Amino acid sequence: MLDSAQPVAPEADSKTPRTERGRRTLRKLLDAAAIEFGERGFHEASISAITRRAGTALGSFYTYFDSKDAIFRALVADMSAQVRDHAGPAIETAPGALAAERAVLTTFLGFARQHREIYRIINEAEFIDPEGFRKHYDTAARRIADRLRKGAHQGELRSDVGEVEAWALMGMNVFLGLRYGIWERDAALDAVASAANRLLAEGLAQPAQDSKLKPSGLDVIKPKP
Amino acid sequence: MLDSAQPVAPEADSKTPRTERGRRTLRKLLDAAAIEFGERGFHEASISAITRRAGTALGSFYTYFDSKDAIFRALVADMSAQVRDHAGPAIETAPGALAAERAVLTTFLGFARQHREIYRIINEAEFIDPEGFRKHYDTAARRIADRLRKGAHQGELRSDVGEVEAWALMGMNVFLGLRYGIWERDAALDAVASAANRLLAEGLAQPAQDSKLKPSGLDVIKPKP
DNA sequence: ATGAAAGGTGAACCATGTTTCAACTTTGTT
DNA sequence: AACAAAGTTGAAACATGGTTCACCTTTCAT
Repeated sequence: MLDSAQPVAPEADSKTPRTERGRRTLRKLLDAAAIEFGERGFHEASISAITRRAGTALGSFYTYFDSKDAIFRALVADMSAQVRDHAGPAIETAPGALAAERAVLTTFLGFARQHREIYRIINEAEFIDPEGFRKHYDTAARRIADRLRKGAHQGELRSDVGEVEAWALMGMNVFLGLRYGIWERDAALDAVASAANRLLAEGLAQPAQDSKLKPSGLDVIKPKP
Repeated sequence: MLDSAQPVAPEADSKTPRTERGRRTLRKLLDAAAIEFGERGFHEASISAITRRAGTALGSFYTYFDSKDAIFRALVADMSAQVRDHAGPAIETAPGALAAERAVLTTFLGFARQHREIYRIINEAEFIDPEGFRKHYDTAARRIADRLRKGAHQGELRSDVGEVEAWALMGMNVFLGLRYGIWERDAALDAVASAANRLLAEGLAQPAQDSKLKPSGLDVIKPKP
């Protein structure tokens, strides 16, 4: 279930609840929708199932949302904000740029395990709410790029980091989240985060080592005994 | 439009066409479906729109597919195979592991530009055809991991590359494809591939450089003049 | 040339689930 | 206490589009 935060985008309109009871019902609908959409996907999900989960009548739904699409859009904004906010604290306390990215990945993997819905909802937003989908990734990438540039400024990272690196890093995180957060829920997150962070720091190349002289022995081809 | 390859999974069953005419109609349906699903998404797409595009009657659809789901599944397998096959040649001719990954990314970006449908179809497969979705990414990751391990064996890459690195790399490619293949179709692919490949090779860290002695001048904080 | 199998056709059937609505209850303000 | 505004209710109207089916046309082996 979602942490019971304030519903996103509280600008006054005819659908915005005016009373406490109204706000509670709206939150119940949003939470129920997150579960329903997460479990069945947008089209398999039905509004009556959402209201059933929320414990309200079918008709009440239309007090708060104009349509099935509308609640889905609201949900995308809601979840997107939650991911963003979740990473915040970890970043603050990290001692450097690479450490910060490690912290982001670790908390994100944890978050994915708690909220399996997030992947399906963001993913499906491509079809139901293209604006929201694009915005979600655009802003996430921008935040990453800003962090990277800051790290460059402080001399920890290469000075030419930019948008490409930010998108690459984001893709990496998203796919590791899918693989080790959603699919294999009991993998050791720290090992994953370490490997990913090392890739980020050093890349994958075998460090130059006067290659012909000391073959280092361990995993490289060894002559038969 | 899809290159007119043989439809995937030709195992004989009551739906497999027996004549040339039948095979042509099947291919027309598959191609039309790729466009229709790519443009409108699974649920907005309608079978009658597919048959209209294909230039056949509604009823003919059911000569070849049991349901809307079935053609979608067939399409996922079809597209998945196309991406795989597309990368092949580039890999062969590449002079090393890192060069191979660069080639894969470059061809993939090009492929994404040609076949914008691919993202939407694979993405939506999560809902319509979870098996196919998972299989697509699992096998793609396995192929990457194999390539990386081969590179390690030959001494070009670190000897501890494994599944995590493969998934990270895959995520990177997928997201760069989304950003620079689908969204911004006129970005310079070579610049993107170079940046990504450098990240892969060296990582993002500022190379150690006796830091206190020579601040290298360029982008690092400079004292006011 | 001919018949049986394969393929083609589209109107109609049908299931599903969104949306509307008019009557009813609760809340909050004076 | 009393009224208006806000919220609740669920049955029924309604739209959509997947699937079926009985009949027609083409293909191809003999």
